[in-house]
Amino acid sequence: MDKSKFHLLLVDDEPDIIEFVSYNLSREGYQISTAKNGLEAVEQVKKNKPDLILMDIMMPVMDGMTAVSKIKALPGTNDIMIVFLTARAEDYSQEAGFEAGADDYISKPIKPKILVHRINALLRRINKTDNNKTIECGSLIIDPTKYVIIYQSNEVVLPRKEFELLQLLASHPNKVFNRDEILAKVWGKDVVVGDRTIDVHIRKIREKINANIIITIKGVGYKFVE
Amino acid sequence: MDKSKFHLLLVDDEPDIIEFVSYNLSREGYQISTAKNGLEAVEQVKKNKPDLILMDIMMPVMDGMTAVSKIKALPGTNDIMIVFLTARAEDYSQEAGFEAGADDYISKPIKPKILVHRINALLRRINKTDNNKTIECGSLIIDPTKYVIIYQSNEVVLPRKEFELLQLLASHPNKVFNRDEILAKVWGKDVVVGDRTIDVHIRKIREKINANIIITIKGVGYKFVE
DNA sequence: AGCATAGCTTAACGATAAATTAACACCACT
DNA sequence: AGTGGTGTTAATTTATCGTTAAGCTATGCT
Repeated sequence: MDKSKFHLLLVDDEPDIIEFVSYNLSREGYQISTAKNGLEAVEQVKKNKPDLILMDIMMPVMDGMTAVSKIKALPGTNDIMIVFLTARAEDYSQEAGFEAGADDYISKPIKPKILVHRINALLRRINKTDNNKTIECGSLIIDPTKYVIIYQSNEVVLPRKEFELLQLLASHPNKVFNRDEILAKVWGKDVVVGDRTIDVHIRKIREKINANIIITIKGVGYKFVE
Repeated sequence: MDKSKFHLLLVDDEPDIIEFVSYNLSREGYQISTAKNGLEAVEQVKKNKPDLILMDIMMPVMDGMTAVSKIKALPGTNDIMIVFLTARAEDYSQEAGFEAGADDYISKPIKPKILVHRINALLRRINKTDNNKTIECGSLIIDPTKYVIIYQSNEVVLPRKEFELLQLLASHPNKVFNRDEILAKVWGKDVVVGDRTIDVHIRKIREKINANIIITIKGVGYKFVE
């Protein structure tokens, strides 16, 4: 695993912690950027999407929980892993953290070995697919930076879920994606929505792009054809 | 998928959890048995091997991790799937769970939908044989990921059963498959359909691929020739 | 030749998956 | 609070697929 490919965002208001964690993780080869409160973190994510965020909970200006929900509300942030840092004495329950979408939870005082071990373990699970590059396929262009698609040179704006669904299908033209795959990739493995939800989104895409760009294979799934 | 042929063992010391999980899974059609600690679980497995075990971690008498290692030490238990249940507040390390041979990990409080979805997904993995490889045979190409057949460089779309049937026959060219084999592999062991059904599907394939790619051996079965 | 057997063909029916529609819930932004 | 966009669900309709039944055809056997 090439650790230098991974970009971590570290958010804490105490400079000591920042330095300590930063030192230990950059020594592993990870790319680190930092923010000193939730608001800064959100801004950073908007500019540059990290693979994993280490987020303190108690912070001035904007706390970690709030920041995470704001970040998760941004498009294309489904696959960012969240690790909360917290002092043992703090009142926040771990529960609330997991509800907010945490993938792990590290208690202060932080032990370097445990830190590194956990982060490594989490990142090992990511299979990094670059959903930030524009897909160009026939007369369709998908531009993730602007969240806009261009079909036969007219621009169509799609809402988040529709965009990500189309992006997934178009990432492998002609490949059939079954419903489970789609749910896992677009909605995330813990989010369970009804099966019909997918249909509805497919329908909306078809409606907006007036062409049978997505074909359905009954009993199997959907696939994108150019 | 016939869920009634899957046997799940549910292990937890809290009767409420047992009842809740049991209700939700048996409603799906699964066969459920229960145990209220690790020791009981091991005894149950010795008597009757389940397909999947839902195991709480914190339990009196014998905890989940220990129980799982004891179970895995028994002969013929390698293919039992293990799902750990854990309270979020527990200072768990998911890692330890996965090392102990866990296939998945569900945190309490358990949401019915997530529970059912995960279990379904895991069990679907069990009877998934390797029918994902592209078969190329003479002028015929079967591509399961794209779900298309290409015969003499023109594409043919087949519905699911026809596709699977052709895939089976083409997986071993020149081998004669008798009707029982075909029924077992394409329809499943305990699905009973009439004999004529196979004929009809064979006919439809022949119709769509205009060539005598499948030849019938009267009184024996069918075989694929290139 | 006549009959039996196994498979072929066709059409019709029922089951099942997906399409569609409408309603609702939820945010973000006024 | 009100509004519009987004995402989800539930209910209904539609279309396709799978299955069955019935009659037909070819082949083999006495």
